[in-house]
Amino acid sequence: MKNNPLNDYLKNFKIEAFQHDLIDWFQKEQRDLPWRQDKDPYKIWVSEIMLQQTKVDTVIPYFNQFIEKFPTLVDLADANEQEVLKAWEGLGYYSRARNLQNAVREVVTSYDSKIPQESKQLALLKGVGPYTKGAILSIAYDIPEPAVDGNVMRVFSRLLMIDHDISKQSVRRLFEQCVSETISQDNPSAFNQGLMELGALICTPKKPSCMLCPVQEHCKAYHNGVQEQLPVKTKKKKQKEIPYLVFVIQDDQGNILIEQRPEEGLLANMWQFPMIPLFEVDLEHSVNWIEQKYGIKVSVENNLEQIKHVFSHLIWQLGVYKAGLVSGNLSEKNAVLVPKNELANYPFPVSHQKILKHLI
DNA sequence: AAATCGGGGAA
DNA sequence: TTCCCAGATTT
Repeated sequence: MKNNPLNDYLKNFKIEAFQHDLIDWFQKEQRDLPWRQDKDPYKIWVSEIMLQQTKVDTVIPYFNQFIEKFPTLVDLADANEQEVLKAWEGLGYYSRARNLQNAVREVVTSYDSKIPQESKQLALLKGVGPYTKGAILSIAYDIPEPAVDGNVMRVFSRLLMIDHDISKQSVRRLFEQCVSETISQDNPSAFNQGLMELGALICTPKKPSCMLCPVQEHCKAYHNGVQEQLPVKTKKKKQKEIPYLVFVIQDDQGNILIEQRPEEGLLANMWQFPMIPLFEVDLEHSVNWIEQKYGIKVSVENNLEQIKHVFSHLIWQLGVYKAGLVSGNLSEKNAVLVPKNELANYPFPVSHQKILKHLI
């Protein structure tokens, strides 16, 4: 305990006054958000998954529609995966949706449809990591557990002037200790949410509004004028570009060929128009490749558009071509010919929604 | 420890 | 352009 660096950081930090100032501010200034209407642990859970790496404003319409479609945990457990992915369409990180449904089904079968209050049991659920576990325990069940996200690390890095690199996984545990030592036992929900709300509204990454900050007097970085230099975070390297050929293949009745992606990896189980990396096949040989893979003969007609789609770790350059189905029977089991007006029933990633939109 | 896994909005 | 968002999982 003597060599614990946390004691140095927390020296002179007025814990009780800080708790009061933070919670008081949160209760006055908190935003009116859909998942704050009640304390249904299921809704808290859904919101926390959706909010991972995603802005509040982006999540709101998805959350409302999702809860309308799957009002209870059992409704979500009983749904089919395609339906869930369709509700998640456009939100990104689609494994979140599949993991959530997997976890919800686990709760139904193993925990009598009640979300566990035990930290160990919660952590076993798919998609529930250290942050989400703490968020559910504190917000839904009023249990004083840390819920450390990017906001909390930014806020505490400034409050206590901690200059560890927050992009490193191991550093999160230091901030969990900060929260564990300072969290309000009376109102852990307001404390944790207050930290995040403060990070979102006041203690922002750039140009923090220190003059409006309810805990300004507790902030070591502000007193030293270094709030803009914190937190320390290494920047990520730039994405690799991959060029693809994409084919919109239409038969003489207007049906269009789409396929489901593999159940693992990027955009797992989402649907797309057939595509191939340009370094595997060039445009001249693409007809052969299509016949090999799908068992159909096509004639490539014209270039429809060029799409640049940016992911967090790579960039797709899509050369989209229109093609006509000449003959043959579809042999690829993950592919299907769909009437144009039924395409909207399938979940597409945004990159292929752009193509879909261009079609209509 | 580093890479993978989406997409959008702010500056 | 660059950053980064109520992160988790895999390698």
